[in-house]
Amino acid sequence: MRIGELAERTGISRRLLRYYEEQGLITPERCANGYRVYSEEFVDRVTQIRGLLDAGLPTRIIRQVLPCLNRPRDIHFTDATPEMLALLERERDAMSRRIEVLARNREAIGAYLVAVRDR
Amino acid sequence: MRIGELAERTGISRRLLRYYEEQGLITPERCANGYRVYSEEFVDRVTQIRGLLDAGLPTRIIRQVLPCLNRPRDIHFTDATPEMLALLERERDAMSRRIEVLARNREAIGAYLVAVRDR
DNA sequence: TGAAACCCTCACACTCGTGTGAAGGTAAAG
DNA sequence: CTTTACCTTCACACGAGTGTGAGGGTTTCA
Repeated sequence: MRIGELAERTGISRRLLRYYEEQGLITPERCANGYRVYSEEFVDRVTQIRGLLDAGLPTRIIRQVLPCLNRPRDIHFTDATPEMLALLERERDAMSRRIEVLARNREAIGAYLVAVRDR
Repeated sequence: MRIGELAERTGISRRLLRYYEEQGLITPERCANGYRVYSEEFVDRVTQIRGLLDAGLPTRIIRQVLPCLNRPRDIHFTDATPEMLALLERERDAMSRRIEVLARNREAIGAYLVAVRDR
């Protein structure tokens, strides 16, 4: 599949797909004319990258973390250095905090909306 | 309280506090010599701004939304135009989606950590 | 009085994730 | 053959956040 199809299937712009490649998060094949060629698994992979980005992880961290979190469920332990594990733990905790803040603010907005509706 | 104390109490740098002011998110008093003066409520206010920013709302939206979400719990209905309400609803839903993604990715990382620990 | 620790504005500059468009090559269909 | 829809790289620009520094005022305390 070429970049346009992947973009359509993941909802990620071509631009961003190229950016993720530039950042070393994905490395598609190239065919003779230079076009990028993506295999099926890139759909999942790209979706996961988006998820992690939305989670607030910078590409720098994602680059380190992705090899561990590889899809499908065959977890790779190869590169799980203690530093990496500590990093992952910190990120997981940061995500928990982010979720809490997010939920709290969503409740605040939700409560406001309810209050206005019942006014 | 002056900017240094607020920075210390909220964990937000002076630089950013000035930036939020520049963006119209907070408007501290000034005393005669030009120093910014913050009342107690700014601690909450600034924390909430950070929360909303972390939640992915741009300052542009926060600026519109903050007057409605004012602390403490005395909700202001004054500026609740239908457009604003629709905006808030959309943002709330976007936050829900973001929370889901975040939670899913946290689980993925958590599962990985558990798997590595139990190896 | 002087030094330390605040504060002010202004401004340059960098990162990061994105959008957008230019200039050009390629492929498929009329 | 030409049009259309892809693809390529390159580059400028934005918003949000952030660091840093210059140049200058104020407060506090020894």
